[in-house]
Amino acid sequence: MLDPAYIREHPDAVRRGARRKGIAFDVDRLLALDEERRRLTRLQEEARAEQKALGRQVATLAGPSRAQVLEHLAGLKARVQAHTEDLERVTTELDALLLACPNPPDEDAPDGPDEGANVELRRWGEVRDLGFAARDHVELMTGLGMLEVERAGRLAGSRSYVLKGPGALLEQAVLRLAQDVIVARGFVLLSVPVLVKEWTLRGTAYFPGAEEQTYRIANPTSDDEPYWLVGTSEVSVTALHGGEILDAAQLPLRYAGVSTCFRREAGTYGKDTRGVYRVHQFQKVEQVVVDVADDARSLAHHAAILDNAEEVLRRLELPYRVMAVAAGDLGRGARYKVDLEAWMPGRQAFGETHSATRFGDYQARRLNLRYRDTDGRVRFCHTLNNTVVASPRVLVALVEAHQQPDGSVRIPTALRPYLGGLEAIRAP
RNA sequence: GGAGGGAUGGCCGAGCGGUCGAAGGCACCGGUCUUGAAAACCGGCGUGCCCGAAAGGGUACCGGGGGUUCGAAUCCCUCUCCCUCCGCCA
Repeated sequence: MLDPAYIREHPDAVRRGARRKGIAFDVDRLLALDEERRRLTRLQEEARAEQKALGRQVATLAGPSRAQVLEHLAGLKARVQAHTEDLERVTTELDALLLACPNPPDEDAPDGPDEGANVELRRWGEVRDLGFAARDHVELMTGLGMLEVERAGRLAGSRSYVLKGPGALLEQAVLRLAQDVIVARGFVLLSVPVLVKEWTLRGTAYFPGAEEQTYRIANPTSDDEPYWLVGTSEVSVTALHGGEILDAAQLPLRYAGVSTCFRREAGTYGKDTRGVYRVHQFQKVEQVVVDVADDARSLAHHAAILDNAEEVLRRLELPYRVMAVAAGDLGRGARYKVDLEAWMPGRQAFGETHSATRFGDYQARRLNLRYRDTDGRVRFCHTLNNTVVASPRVLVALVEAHQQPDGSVRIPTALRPYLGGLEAIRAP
């Protein structure tokens, strides 16, 4: 959400931001409603002030004068009621527009309508020819007894999987490595709820918009308040301090959430259907930073959380490229986003494994997440987040990049301590 | 699953349906006193929105939503959360 006062004062910046993101948005309608809201507020509050003053007199009056005042008050009550109803109607539409209003992208974000316009910033590692026909992760992992896809389908349908034996152990090893990296860098690990209330999803800017991508769980005692399964622990972690006024001295908060993530992947039929690249349920370690509203500090945090993620890929010895995400692919909330894409020989392509996002105060406003600044003023925080590691997608890159001619998979050195020193996974 | 109790400002804790944004205490900030500190004393000390250049004024908020009333922190309904006891269970 943007500051209504900011939209009022910089309507052109908001219009231009929406245009760059390719999101149709009616700024004029929002401004008109904002104007109307203020007009009605004034009328309603004036009537209330009179009502309050007269109401206080009622107690001291008796007889005809009391009856007269009561009669006048009845008229006032009707006026207040009418204004309140008008105000409610206007506020409902205005709030919906405010929630939908896109955060203008940073000037640094490349122009372009979709991911095809993403700009490569740099690369790490060498994408080298394996020297033999690359197998993809399904073939490799199935052959090594790491993965069951067909039986998993009987259990849970499409886009499900069973990690098995060395596959399951490898996943745990990767998750643990990622947690150790992020904790060593000063982040506090949080094991968080995956079943959450709706405000957390609105607050993190997933709703309205991503309802169809999210699993909804009926609440047996209240149909009005369903629960939802998070698609990322970013939701639970960022919303953790929602509604609070933090002390500037305790910022920045550096958190890493660990959780299972759930995504319906509606509308992706036929896309990435093979293997475990795109699935309904996966494990992820996610980093979140909450700090004061200072652009320079946000930029520094963004660089830091990006490096944290790169450190994980480097330790896994996975070549990757760093992509600045185009304005049209940022979504409504992000100001700036950088994706990391690891090389996946089975696809002969880079595949997205991380996504580092800077929101400014867009999420914080929705979450009512604030802090008291050193000057005593209350301000909205800035928030950022990035993946630390997500499995099983990272396993796709891992087994494909480290496959050997005989179908075995070499374990990168950094991962061996988590696997009892295992150097390679070989066919049983 | 059954029975009961509770939710008030950063914390604790009062609050006959009107003069309650809300007593009191703690914490915090400023001042007096002191060589300095402590103690004592004096003062300040919530958030949003509206009007205003500002000073300031208005309005809303006592877990959320709805209702009764001229008027609700106080009465009624409902939801959420917390606690106690019984039952069941990882």
